[in-house]
Amino acid sequence: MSQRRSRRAAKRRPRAPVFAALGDEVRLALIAKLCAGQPYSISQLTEGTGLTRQAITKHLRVLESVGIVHGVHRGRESLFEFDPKPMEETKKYLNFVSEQWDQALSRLKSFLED
Amino acid sequence: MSQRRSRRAAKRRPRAPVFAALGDEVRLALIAKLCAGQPYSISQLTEGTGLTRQAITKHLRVLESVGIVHGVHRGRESLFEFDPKPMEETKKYLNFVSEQWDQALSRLKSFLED
DNA sequence: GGAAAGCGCAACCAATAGGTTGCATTTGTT
DNA sequence: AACAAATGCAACCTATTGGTTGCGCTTTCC
Repeated sequence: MSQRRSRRAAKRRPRAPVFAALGDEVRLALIAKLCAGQPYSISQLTEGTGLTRQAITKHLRVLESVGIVHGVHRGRESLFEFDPKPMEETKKYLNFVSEQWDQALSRLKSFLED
Repeated sequence: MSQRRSRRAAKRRPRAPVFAALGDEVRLALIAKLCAGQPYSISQLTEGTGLTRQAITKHLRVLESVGIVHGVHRGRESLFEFDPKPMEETKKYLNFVSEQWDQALSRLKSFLED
């Protein structure tokens, strides 16, 4: 069986980094703003947060490093916009885990019924 | 305006901790084992990983602290088993973000079409 | 041309995370 | 009773994270 590379399940590409990138309230707030569609500059994204521009910059780099966001330079400012693919992959992974669990439950159920 | 609690009362319960708990390959491996249905003891979960029992214990505590897993003591060993609710909540959150993004796209599309 | 807006880079700092070792405790086995 | 297995607890260490400040460079606006 060509188990060699993801029939449909486990691509062994690491998924933890995306989760880690999502594991911070500041970054979740950035995502919440950006996933509404409109691109924002770093300064704009800094407004409201009690944080420094550089702090926000670091968070954006983290998100960018896993592809959730990407920045494009326009003039003197760099605009960041949302990128949905990594989070779609993440949903697939969570669905996979749920599926495993559900199958385990139904195996248990049919075992008990016999 | 009465912005006290935002319109849909979007549960402002923090979601970052669950993501943070998922943001580690060791813990994802633990989840992968446990979501297959069978409970495992700490020693069993330690086998194979190159790590110490205490390291695994710490990871289990992290997962337990966000409700992804819970341990029950039986005799001299403590068995851990998977708990699906937090990850279901997480899926819902990701779906919400995706939805936001899709709506943004369709607004853009219908704007361009006019 | 000069001021100011917007960033990038680097150094630095405190707190947390991930991991280890050592030892005491409880439980099972013979 | 004696021994081994399975944990729990605590101290400790190092690397990473999240944040800051300071400075210099480019782009925009009067």
